[in-house]
Amino acid sequence: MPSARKTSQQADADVFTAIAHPVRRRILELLADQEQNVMSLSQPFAAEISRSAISQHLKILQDSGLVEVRKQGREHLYRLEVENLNEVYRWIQQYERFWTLKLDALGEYLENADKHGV
Amino acid sequence: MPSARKTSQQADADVFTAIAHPVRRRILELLADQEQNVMSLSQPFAAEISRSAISQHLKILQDSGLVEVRKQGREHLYRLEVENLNEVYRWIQQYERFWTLKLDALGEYLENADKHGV
DNA sequence: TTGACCTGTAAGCAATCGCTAACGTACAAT
DNA sequence: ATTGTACGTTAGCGATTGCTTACAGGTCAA
Repeated sequence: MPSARKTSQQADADVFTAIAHPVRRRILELLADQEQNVMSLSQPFAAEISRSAISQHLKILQDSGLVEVRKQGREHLYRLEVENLNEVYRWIQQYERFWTLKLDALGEYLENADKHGV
Repeated sequence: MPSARKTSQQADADVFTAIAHPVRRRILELLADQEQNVMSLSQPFAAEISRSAISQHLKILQDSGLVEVRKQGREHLYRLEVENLNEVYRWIQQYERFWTLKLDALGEYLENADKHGV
């Protein structure tokens, strides 16, 4: 297997818990665009929470395996490691059939609405 | 629209928080099979947590809109209302491209491994 | 009615969370 | 060497979580 290497740190924290906090979700979104250091990541939240808090959130994300660090000089560059989101993805996919049912119902409704002119 | 009715209760609690707890996720899974009352839902956890705790978890799921109740005699029947999982689904789908990239890389790897006979 | 059943809820408690402030460390710049 | 920068970590705090125990309301059976 390609990435059988555990990249030195195993995901020992719950991913569902990691993404439960809106700030942590926002951090992941920021990292989706590009690798970033802590200062850069803290800036969007500067008005609300401190850099230290962001650092602590990053620790949680790191423990859950959703993020990895690379040290470059005095800055720590964080990048998204989305593989562990797979657990959430698979869990939620198990309810996909409910959506398709809903969508079928919606489709039927729209078709009828069209027929009867609404 | 078909379900413009807010079904009497709006989702005022965070869905991400609601699914963060493993017990609550398990409850949703149990409800995916069929509508169930509290006793029946509590039974799988009986060895670990009380019925009261389950009741409190159900309250949270209800507030997040993931579950709805129907009272039948002295029992309250809970059923899955999966529509609000859509928020999570859409959020996580925004990272789907990362998976496809990973899978492409895996496919390439396997192809090469095949060619070179591993 | 009385009693058993099904459930929600409140009180209370230990544990955890999320934050700030303060500190220490490592690197960079001068 | 000294100063400034980037970051992690700790202590401490109030708030929240997750649970149990206890109680109260509503329903069914006798």
